[in-house]
Amino acid sequence: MRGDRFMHSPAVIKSFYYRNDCRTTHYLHEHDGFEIYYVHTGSCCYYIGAELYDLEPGDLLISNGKAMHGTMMRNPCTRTNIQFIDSNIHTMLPSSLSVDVMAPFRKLKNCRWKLGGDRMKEIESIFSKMLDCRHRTNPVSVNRFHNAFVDLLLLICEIRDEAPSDHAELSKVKESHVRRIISYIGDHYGDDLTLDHLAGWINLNKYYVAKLFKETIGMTVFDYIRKRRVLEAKRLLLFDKHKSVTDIGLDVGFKQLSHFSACFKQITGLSPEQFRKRAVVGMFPNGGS
DNA sequence: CCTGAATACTGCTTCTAGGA
DNA sequence: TCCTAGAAGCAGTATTCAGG
Repeated sequence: MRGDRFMHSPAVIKSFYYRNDCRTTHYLHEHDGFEIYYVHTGSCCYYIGAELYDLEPGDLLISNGKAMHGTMMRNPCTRTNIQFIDSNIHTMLPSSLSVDVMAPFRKLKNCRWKLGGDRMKEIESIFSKMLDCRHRTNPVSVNRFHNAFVDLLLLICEIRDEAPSDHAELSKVKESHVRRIISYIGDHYGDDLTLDHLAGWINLNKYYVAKLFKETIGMTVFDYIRKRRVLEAKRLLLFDKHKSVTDIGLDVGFKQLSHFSACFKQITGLSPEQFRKRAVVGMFPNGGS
Protein backbone atom coordinates (compact mmCIF):
# COMPACT_ATOMS: atom_id res chain seq x y z
CA MET A 1 0.00 0.00 0.00
CA ARG A 2 1.45 3.35 -0.98
CA GLY A 3 -0.13 5.74 1.45
CA ASP A 4 -0.66 6.50 5.06
CA ARG A 5 -2.05 8.90 7.57
CA PHE A 6 -0.53 12.14 6.40
CA MET A 7 1.60 14.20 8.78
CA HIS A 8 2.40 17.37 6.78
CA SER A 9 -0.87 19.15 7.30
CA PRO A 10 -2.70 17.32 10.04
CA ALA A 11 -5.11 20.26 10.34
CA VAL A 12 -6.26 19.83 6.72
CA ILE A 13 -5.29 16.51 5.13
CA LYS A 14 -6.30 13.56 7.28
CA SER A 15 -5.06 10.83 4.96
CA PHE A 16 -3.54 10.34 1.54
CA TYR A 17 -3.55 6.86 0.00
CA TYR A 18 -1.86 6.82 -3.39
CA ARG A 19 -2.65 4.04 -5.87
CA ASN A 20 -3.82 1.88 -3.02
CA ASP A 21 -4.46 -1.74 -4.04
CA CYS A 22 -7.91 -2.46 -2.84
CA ARG A 23 -9.07 -6.07 -2.98
CA THR A 24 -11.57 -6.25 -0.15
CA THR A 25 -14.94 -4.70 0.45
CA HIS A 26 -14.67 -1.78 2.84
CA TYR A 27 -17.17 -1.51 5.57
CA LEU A 28 -19.53 1.38 5.90
CA HIS A 29 -18.13 4.24 7.86
CA GLU A 30 -18.23 8.00 8.23
CA HIS A 31 -15.69 10.66 9.10
CA ASP A 32 -15.27 14.40 9.36
CA GLY A 33 -14.56 16.54 6.32
CA PHE A 34 -14.51 15.58 2.68
CA GLU A 35 -13.14 12.87 0.47
CA ILE A 36 -11.60 12.71 -3.00
CA TYR A 37 -11.70 9.25 -4.56
CA TYR A 38 -10.10 8.40 -7.91
CA VAL A 39 -9.99 4.98 -9.58
CA HIS A 40 -6.83 4.06 -11.53
CA THR A 41 -7.59 0.42 -12.42
CA GLY A 42 -10.29 -2.17 -11.71
CA SER A 43 -13.83 -1.39 -10.72
CA CYS A 44 -15.98 -1.16 -7.62
CA CYS A 45 -19.37 -0.10 -6.30
CA TYR A 46 -19.19 2.98 -4.10
CA TYR A 47 -22.11 3.45 -1.74
CA ILE A 48 -22.73 6.80 -0.16
CA GLY A 49 -25.92 7.67 1.66
CA ALA A 50 -28.69 6.42 -0.59
CA GLU A 51 -26.51 6.67 -3.71
CA LEU A 52 -24.60 3.94 -5.46
CA TYR A 53 -21.87 4.62 -8.02
CA ASP A 54 -20.24 2.06 -10.30
CA LEU A 55 -16.67 3.32 -10.45
CA GLU A 56 -14.28 2.53 -13.27
CA PRO A 57 -10.78 3.76 -14.24
CA GLY A 58 -10.82 7.52 -14.69
CA ASP A 59 -13.78 8.07 -12.39
CA LEU A 60 -13.35 10.90 -9.90
CA LEU A 61 -15.71 11.12 -6.96
CA ILE A 62 -15.95 13.84 -4.34
CA SER A 63 -18.05 13.30 -1.25
CA ASN A 64 -18.90 14.47 2.21
CA GLY A 65 -17.39 12.10 4.74
CA LYS A 66 -20.30 12.65 7.13
CA ALA A 67 -22.53 10.57 4.88
CA MET A 68 -22.27 6.84 5.59
CA HIS A 69 -20.14 5.37 2.81
CA GLY A 70 -18.13 2.35 1.77
CA THR A 71 -17.00 0.33 -1.21
CA MET A 72 -17.90 -3.08 -2.56
CA MET A 73 -15.22 -4.58 -4.81
CA ARG A 74 -16.08 -6.03 -8.20
CA ASN A 75 -12.50 -6.56 -9.35
CA PRO A 76 -9.26 -5.75 -7.55
CA CYS A 77 -9.14 -1.98 -7.71
CA THR A 78 -6.33 0.58 -7.52
CA ARG A 79 -7.41 3.95 -6.28
CA THR A 80 -6.12 7.18 -4.78
CA ASN A 81 -8.03 8.42 -1.79
CA ILE A 82 -7.65 11.72 0.07
CA GLN A 83 -9.58 12.68 3.18
CA PHE A 84 -9.39 16.29 4.31
CA ILE A 85 -11.19 18.84 6.43
CA ASP A 86 -11.85 22.38 5.31
CA SER A 87 -11.87 24.27 8.61
CA ASN A 88 -8.20 25.29 8.27
CA ILE A 89 -7.84 25.03 4.54
CA HIS A 90 -7.28 28.80 4.26
CA THR A 91 -3.82 28.21 5.80
CA MET A 92 -2.82 26.35 2.63
CA LEU A 93 -4.26 28.75 0.08
CA PRO A 94 -2.26 31.62 -1.43
CA SER A 95 -3.73 34.99 -0.46
CA SER A 96 -4.03 35.96 -4.13
CA LEU A 97 -6.39 33.04 -4.84
CA SER A 98 -9.76 34.36 -5.97
CA VAL A 99 -11.46 31.00 -6.44
CA ASP A 100 -13.59 29.28 -3.82
CA VAL A 101 -11.95 25.86 -4.10
CA MET A 102 -14.40 24.30 -1.66
CA ALA A 103 -17.43 25.28 -3.71
CA PRO A 104 -17.74 21.92 -5.56
CA PHE A 105 -17.69 20.08 -2.24
CA ARG A 106 -20.26 22.33 -0.59
CA LYS A 107 -22.59 22.77 -3.56
CA LEU A 108 -22.48 19.27 -5.04
CA LYS A 109 -21.89 17.25 -1.85
CA ASN A 110 -21.46 13.86 -3.53
CA CYS A 111 -20.57 13.91 -7.20
CA ARG A 112 -18.85 11.68 -9.78
CA TRP A 113 -17.16 12.64 -13.05
CA LYS A 114 -15.82 10.36 -15.76
CA LEU A 115 -12.52 11.92 -16.80
CA GLY A 116 -11.11 11.81 -20.33
CA GLY A 117 -7.52 10.96 -21.27
CA ASP A 118 -6.00 14.42 -20.76
CA ARG A 119 -7.77 15.03 -17.47
CA MET A 120 -6.73 11.59 -16.26
CA LYS A 121 -3.07 12.36 -17.02
CA GLU A 122 -3.41 15.72 -15.31
CA ILE A 123 -4.95 14.44 -12.09
CA GLU A 124 -2.60 11.46 -11.90
CA SER A 125 0.35 13.83 -12.34
CA ILE A 126 -0.87 15.89 -9.37
CA PHE A 127 -1.21 12.75 -7.26
CA SER A 128 2.38 11.81 -8.21
CA LYS A 129 3.65 15.23 -7.13
CA MET A 130 1.87 14.87 -3.81
CA LEU A 131 3.38 11.40 -3.37
CA ASP A 132 6.89 12.72 -4.10
CA CYS A 133 6.67 15.28 -1.30
CA ARG A 134 4.58 13.44 1.25
CA HIS A 135 7.37 12.23 3.55
CA ARG A 136 9.72 15.18 3.19
CA THR A 137 9.57 17.60 6.08
CA ASN A 138 11.69 20.44 4.69
CA PRO A 139 9.72 23.67 4.08
CA VAL A 140 10.14 23.54 0.30
CA SER A 141 8.65 20.06 0.02
CA VAL A 142 5.85 20.91 2.43
CA ASN A 143 5.00 23.92 0.26
CA ARG A 144 5.19 21.85 -2.90
CA PHE A 145 2.79 19.36 -1.34
CA HIS A 146 0.40 22.15 -0.36
CA ASN A 147 0.59 23.63 -3.85
CA ALA A 148 -0.10 20.25 -5.45
CA PHE A 149 -3.16 19.78 -3.25
CA VAL A 150 -4.45 23.26 -4.04
CA ASP A 151 -3.80 22.49 -7.72
CA LEU A 152 -5.94 19.39 -7.29
CA LEU A 153 -8.80 21.44 -5.78
CA LEU A 154 -8.54 23.94 -8.63
CA LEU A 155 -8.58 21.11 -11.16
CA ILE A 156 -11.78 19.81 -9.57
CA CYS A 157 -13.27 23.31 -9.95
CA GLU A 158 -12.33 23.26 -13.64
CA ILE A 159 -13.75 19.79 -14.14
CA ARG A 160 -16.97 20.87 -12.45
CA ASP A 161 -17.25 23.88 -14.75
CA GLU A 162 -16.61 22.05 -18.00
CA ALA A 163 -17.84 18.47 -17.59
CA PRO A 164 -21.33 17.22 -16.90
CA SER A 165 -21.40 15.22 -13.71
CA ASP A 166 -23.82 12.51 -12.69
CA HIS A 167 -25.27 15.13 -10.43
CA ALA A 168 -25.96 17.51 -13.28
CA GLU A 169 -27.31 14.72 -15.46
CA LEU A 170 -29.78 13.88 -12.76
CA SER A 171 -31.57 17.13 -13.44
CA LYS A 172 -32.98 15.44 -16.52
CA VAL A 173 -36.47 14.10 -16.12
CA LYS A 174 -35.53 10.43 -16.33
CA GLU A 175 -32.77 10.57 -13.78
CA SER A 176 -34.88 12.75 -11.60
CA HIS A 177 -37.42 9.92 -11.45
CA VAL A 178 -34.68 7.49 -10.52
CA ARG A 179 -33.31 9.83 -7.90
CA ARG A 180 -36.78 10.04 -6.34
CA ILE A 181 -37.07 6.26 -6.37
CA ILE A 182 -33.65 5.84 -4.75
CA SER A 183 -34.55 8.40 -2.14
CA TYR A 184 -37.85 6.63 -1.46
CA ILE A 185 -36.12 3.25 -1.16
CA GLY A 186 -33.60 4.85 1.19
CA ASP A 187 -36.43 5.92 3.48
CA HIS A 188 -38.58 2.79 3.16
CA TYR A 189 -36.22 -0.16 2.57
CA GLY A 190 -37.53 -1.71 5.81
CA ASP A 191 -41.09 -1.73 4.45
CA ASP A 192 -42.72 -4.16 2.09
CA LEU A 193 -41.58 -2.57 -1.19
CA THR A 194 -42.82 -3.74 -4.57
CA LEU A 195 -42.51 -2.36 -8.06
CA ASP A 196 -46.24 -1.59 -8.02
CA HIS A 197 -45.80 0.36 -4.80
CA LEU A 198 -42.89 2.41 -6.18
CA ALA A 199 -44.58 3.03 -9.53
CA GLY A 200 -47.76 4.14 -7.75
CA TRP A 201 -45.83 6.50 -5.52
CA ILE A 202 -44.06 8.16 -8.44
CA ASN A 203 -47.15 8.06 -10.69
CA LEU A 204 -45.50 6.10 -13.49
CA ASN A 205 -46.09 2.78 -15.14
CA LYS A 206 -44.34 -0.03 -13.29
CA TYR A 207 -42.82 -1.55 -16.43
CA TYR A 208 -41.47 1.84 -17.33
CA VAL A 209 -40.08 2.32 -13.82
CA ALA A 210 -38.27 -1.03 -14.05
CA LYS A 211 -36.80 -0.11 -17.44
CA LEU A 212 -35.83 3.40 -16.37
CA PHE A 213 -34.12 2.19 -13.23
CA LYS A 214 -32.13 -0.48 -15.03
CA GLU A 215 -31.06 1.99 -17.74
CA THR A 216 -29.88 4.59 -15.25
CA ILE A 217 -28.43 2.58 -12.39
CA GLY A 218 -27.37 -0.56 -14.22
CA MET A 219 -29.19 -2.88 -11.86
CA THR A 220 -32.80 -3.80 -11.30
CA VAL A 221 -34.99 -2.16 -8.67
CA PHE A 222 -35.15 -5.48 -6.97
CA ASP A 223 -31.36 -5.80 -6.82
CA TYR A 224 -31.01 -2.28 -5.53
CA ILE A 225 -33.51 -2.84 -2.72
CA ARG A 226 -31.74 -6.03 -1.70
CA LYS A 227 -28.33 -4.33 -1.74
CA ARG A 228 -29.71 -1.39 0.20
CA ARG A 229 -31.12 -3.75 2.83
CA VAL A 230 -27.88 -5.69 3.10
CA LEU A 231 -25.99 -2.41 3.29
CA GLU A 232 -28.09 -1.30 6.23
CA ALA A 233 -27.79 -4.75 7.81
CA LYS A 234 -24.01 -4.42 7.61
CA ARG A 235 -24.18 -1.07 9.34
CA LEU A 236 -26.35 -2.50 12.13
CA LEU A 237 -24.14 -5.57 12.50
CA LEU A 238 -21.14 -3.30 12.97
CA PHE A 239 -22.60 -0.59 15.14
CA ASP A 240 -25.41 -2.30 17.06
CA LYS A 241 -23.56 -5.20 18.62
CA HIS A 242 -26.39 -6.09 21.03
CA LYS A 243 -28.93 -6.63 18.28
CA SER A 244 -29.33 -10.22 17.10
CA VAL A 245 -28.90 -11.20 13.45
CA THR A 246 -32.58 -12.18 13.49
CA ASP A 247 -33.73 -8.73 14.62
CA ILE A 248 -31.44 -6.98 12.13
CA GLY A 249 -32.75 -9.10 9.26
CA LEU A 250 -36.34 -8.24 10.16
CA ASP A 251 -35.50 -4.55 10.75
CA VAL A 252 -34.05 -4.04 7.30
CA GLY A 253 -37.05 -5.57 5.54
CA PHE A 254 -36.40 -9.28 5.17
CA LYS A 255 -39.34 -11.42 6.20
CA GLN A 256 -37.44 -14.65 6.61
CA LEU A 257 -34.11 -15.20 8.29
CA SER A 258 -33.16 -17.86 5.80
CA HIS A 259 -33.68 -15.41 2.98
CA PHE A 260 -31.77 -12.67 4.79
CA SER A 261 -28.89 -15.00 5.40
CA ALA A 262 -28.85 -16.19 1.78
CA CYS A 263 -28.99 -12.64 0.34
CA PHE A 264 -26.35 -11.39 2.74
CA LYS A 265 -24.00 -14.20 1.80
CA GLN A 266 -24.67 -13.76 -1.90
CA ILE A 267 -23.78 -10.06 -1.77
CA THR A 268 -20.96 -10.00 0.79
CA GLY A 269 -19.58 -13.52 0.52
CA LEU A 270 -20.08 -13.98 4.26
CA SER A 271 -23.00 -14.91 6.46
CA PRO A 272 -24.22 -12.13 8.80
CA GLU A 273 -22.63 -13.84 11.78
CA GLN A 274 -19.30 -14.31 10.00
CA PHE A 275 -19.39 -10.69 8.86
CA ARG A 276 -19.87 -9.44 12.42
CA LYS A 277 -17.08 -11.65 13.78
CA ARG A 278 -14.62 -10.57 11.09
CA ALA A 279 -15.54 -6.94 11.51
CA VAL A 280 -14.68 -7.12 15.20
CA VAL A 281 -11.29 -8.66 14.41
CA GLY A 282 -10.28 -6.24 11.64
CA MET A 283 -12.17 -3.06 10.87
CA PHE A 284 -11.18 -1.20 7.70
CA PRO A 285 -8.63 -3.74 6.46
CA ASN A 286 -6.94 -1.51 3.88
CA GLY A 287 -7.47 1.86 5.47
CA GLY A 288 -9.50 4.65 3.88
CA SER A 289 -12.77 4.24 2.03
C1' DC B 1 -41.65 10.05 -23.19
C1' DC B 2 -44.71 6.95 -21.51
C1' DT B 3 -48.26 2.97 -21.28
C1' DG B 4 -49.80 -1.73 -21.47
C1' DA B 5 -49.83 -6.72 -22.59
C1' DA B 6 -47.55 -11.18 -22.89
C1' DT B 7 -44.28 -14.34 -21.35
C1' DA B 8 -40.21 -16.34 -19.37
C1' DC B 9 -37.69 -16.19 -15.45
C1' DT B 10 -36.04 -14.79 -10.84
C1' DG B 11 -36.12 -14.99 -6.21
C1' DC B 12 -39.25 -14.63 -2.03
C1' DT B 13 -41.77 -17.29 1.25
C1' DT B 14 -42.41 -21.28 3.74
C1' DC B 15 -40.96 -25.37 5.74
C1' DT B 16 -37.60 -28.36 7.55
C1' DA B 17 -33.24 -30.03 9.25
C1' DG B 18 -29.05 -29.59 11.48
C1' DG B 19 -24.95 -27.25 13.64
C1' DA B 20 -23.04 -24.25 17.36
C1' DT C 1 -31.95 -20.66 21.40
C1' DC C 2 -29.93 -18.72 17.51
C1' DC C 3 -28.36 -19.16 13.07
C1' DT C 4 -27.51 -21.31 8.46
C1' DA C 5 -28.79 -23.89 4.47
C1' DG C 6 -31.61 -26.44 1.06
C1' DA C 7 -35.95 -27.48 -1.55
C1' DA C 8 -40.48 -26.48 -3.67
C1' DG C 9 -44.16 -23.57 -5.18
C1' DC C 10 -45.66 -19.36 -6.65
C1' DA C 11 -45.85 -14.22 -6.71
C1' DG C 12 -43.52 -10.69 -8.59
C1' DT C 13 -40.10 -8.95 -11.92
C1' DA C 14 -37.54 -8.22 -16.35
C1' DT C 15 -37.81 -7.99 -21.00
C1' DT C 16 -39.75 -7.16 -25.37
C1' DC C 17 -42.78 -5.15 -28.49
C1' DA C 18 -46.57 -2.36 -30.18
C1' DG C 19 -48.73 1.84 -29.88
C1' DG C 20 -50.47 6.63 -28.06
